[in-house]
Amino acid sequence: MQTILIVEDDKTIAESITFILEQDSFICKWFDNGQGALDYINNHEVNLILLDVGLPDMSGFDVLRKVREKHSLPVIIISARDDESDQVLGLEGLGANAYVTKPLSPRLVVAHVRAQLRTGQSNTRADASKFSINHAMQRVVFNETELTLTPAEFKILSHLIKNPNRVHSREFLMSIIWDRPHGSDIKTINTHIKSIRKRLHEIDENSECIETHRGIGYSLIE
Amino acid sequence: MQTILIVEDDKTIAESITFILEQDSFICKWFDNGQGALDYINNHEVNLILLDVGLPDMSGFDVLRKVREKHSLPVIIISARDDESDQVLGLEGLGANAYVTKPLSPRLVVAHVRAQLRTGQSNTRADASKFSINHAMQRVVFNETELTLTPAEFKILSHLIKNPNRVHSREFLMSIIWDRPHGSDIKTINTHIKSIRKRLHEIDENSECIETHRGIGYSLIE
DNA sequence: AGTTTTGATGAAGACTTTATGAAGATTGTT
DNA sequence: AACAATCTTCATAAAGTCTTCATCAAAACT
Repeated sequence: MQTILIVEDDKTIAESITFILEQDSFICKWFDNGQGALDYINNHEVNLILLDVGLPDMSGFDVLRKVREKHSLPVIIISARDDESDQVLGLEGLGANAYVTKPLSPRLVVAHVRAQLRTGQSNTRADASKFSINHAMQRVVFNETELTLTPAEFKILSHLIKNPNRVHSREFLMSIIWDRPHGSDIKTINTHIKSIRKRLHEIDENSECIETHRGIGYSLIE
Repeated sequence: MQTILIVEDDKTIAESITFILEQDSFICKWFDNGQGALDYINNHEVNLILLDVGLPDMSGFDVLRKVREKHSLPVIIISARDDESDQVLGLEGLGANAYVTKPLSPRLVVAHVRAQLRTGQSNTRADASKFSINHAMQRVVFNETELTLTPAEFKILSHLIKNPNRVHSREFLMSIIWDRPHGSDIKTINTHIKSIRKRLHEIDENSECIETHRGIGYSLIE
């Protein structure tokens, strides 16, 4: 199930895009300003961003730059026709994956979204790594060696493997362990990560696959 | 000498995998459709299958199910990125041993193959191990000794033997004993497993064939 | 540099799941 | 109906896992 963030101050446009994307069984979150969207991105799993350049509180330029500081997910820029010049080019230089211009055709937007998510464009998402997942035995293969993990460790690590090179908040990782809200201390994740790292080290002493992102969460580096 | 079946309709992918696996002195057979592969499997010794889910004539889902009716060899699923959701989960439930996603890294594929063939028991027809099943007599032969089992024990153990090296949930094992839903406590399985272990111990004191996977279920190790 | 915040680490103990032995319920047979 | 075999339940013990806590180390902030 993929989550798409719509950052767009025109409610009508946001709603029509949402309507169509939800028919494609994407989950949509709408923000009419940049800051709210940034806060959300840092604490939740997001697979793609639809970003309007003309926002009330900050420019799409700023939003994209901040997103790119920590994430590598696909971003599709929505621009008014008269923005089409330098600014949009600049956004592409910053790492936008595509752009569409107003007035929008919702169908076109959906086509772009599908194209981005299908090509595995989640930038670096090729699973070509030293990891693979053995669901049948609830184990992870790392450097050709099978690791036996506890249920919580397996859930966390397999999620990191399926979504490498991006940061996952502790809150989100908690929600992976527990289906329903569970009043546990968020620092529990630190301990789980510690034990996962320990197991990985037993196989490869020098591997530092799981990176800490201070104040944010953890990511697995391929 | 181990034989690997590559069931993949993209010739380029099949060739590059073959090229690398042959350097590792595996024998590779390539089929670009499901039916041809199934025919081959039923008449030849095959040690592992690399199975693409998107085949021209039938889904990987169907191929895997048919394979599992008679064989328990390792199967590695190759899926396009956007297959990653329900279908792949379904395949895992059916007994896939691992999966990799496109675009493929040939080296990763080889790592998977090695991991499967090392940890697991190479080959095999379902019964090629210390175990064999005598359905007609409702008996299991273990280390050349016949075991007398109760009906429930026989159903559970013969299922484990046919599907070794993977974890089976208590819920699933319950469904094997009872065709229709039966309101019994799930912990009943613990007791059945206990008595199966006891019988196995009477034959070989040191055998620990049935592993417990905490929070998940049980598996039989060959 | 000193302070504050955040993460790492090791260990204790709370908690959950499983093993075990035995008793009770169910089923089928004579 | 009585019996035997089997299946299920139960209570308790044992094992494994998760969370918390105290302390130390590292990074960020003044």
